[in-house]
This record gives sequence, C-alpha cells and structure tokens, in this order.
Amino acid sequence: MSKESDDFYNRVFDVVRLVPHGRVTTYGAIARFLGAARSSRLVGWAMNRSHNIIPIIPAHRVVNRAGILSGKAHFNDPNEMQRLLELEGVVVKDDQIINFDDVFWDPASMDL
DNA sequence: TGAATGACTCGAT
DNA sequence: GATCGAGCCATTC
Repeated sequence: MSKESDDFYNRVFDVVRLVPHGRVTTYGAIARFLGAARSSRLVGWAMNRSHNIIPIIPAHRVVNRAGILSGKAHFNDPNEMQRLLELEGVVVKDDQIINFDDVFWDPASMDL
C-alpha cells in the first residue's frame, strides 16, 4: 500500500469521526466529499481497515445509501452496531435505519 | 501480470 | 415502484 492511498483512508476515517452524535452518513457521501464519487467501494475498503486504526472509528455511523447496516457483519459483534446506533437515538429495525432521512448527515453540509 | 473480490451506487427493465 | 444487472476503483491472491 502506498502512502498516498493511506492518506485517502486517513481522510475517510477523519470524515467518519466528524459525523455528529446521533447522525449517520453514507459511503457515497464520504466518497463524493473526498472527490472520489465513483469510489464508494474504496470507502468500504477503508472501513474494513478501520479495525486497526486508532482512535477507534465510529463505523456504526456509516451505512449504505439505503440506510442499511451493510457493514454490521464486520464488527466484533454484529449486534453492537445496531446497539450503538439505538444508543444514539437512531431507530434501527431489521438492520435498517427507519428515520434514515432524518438522521442522515452529509459531510459536505457540515459547518466549517 | 491477470483475475477475483468487496462495509456501494446508479441506471435500465 | 420494485428488482436486476453493470460499472468503478483499489487491494489481494
């Protein structure tokens, strides 16, 4: 892995950490925010490595554009992702966020 | 070096 | 309106 690609991942992690408490974002939103609109899968790759990243990445706040917890299976405990979201006030049912449109947070619209 | 994979997204049927 | 398939890009085998 080259250093530049590591930097890309680092930006992804940074954006994920910027997600407000009780809000969630999508892979596509992060990818597009970083200028890689068609690299949404790369964001998924980055999150896959987030287990070894410090500080810990709130990966539970990152879901696909449908509001489904597509990455919950990659957690130490799949139930932990849903539990963390519910703990923050996010309503989750069947691995899917109910009020997704209400809790969705776009990094491009954050206050600078 | 070439082929396969993946925590996604969009367009077509 | 829901479902299916193809596209994209970096990493891994």
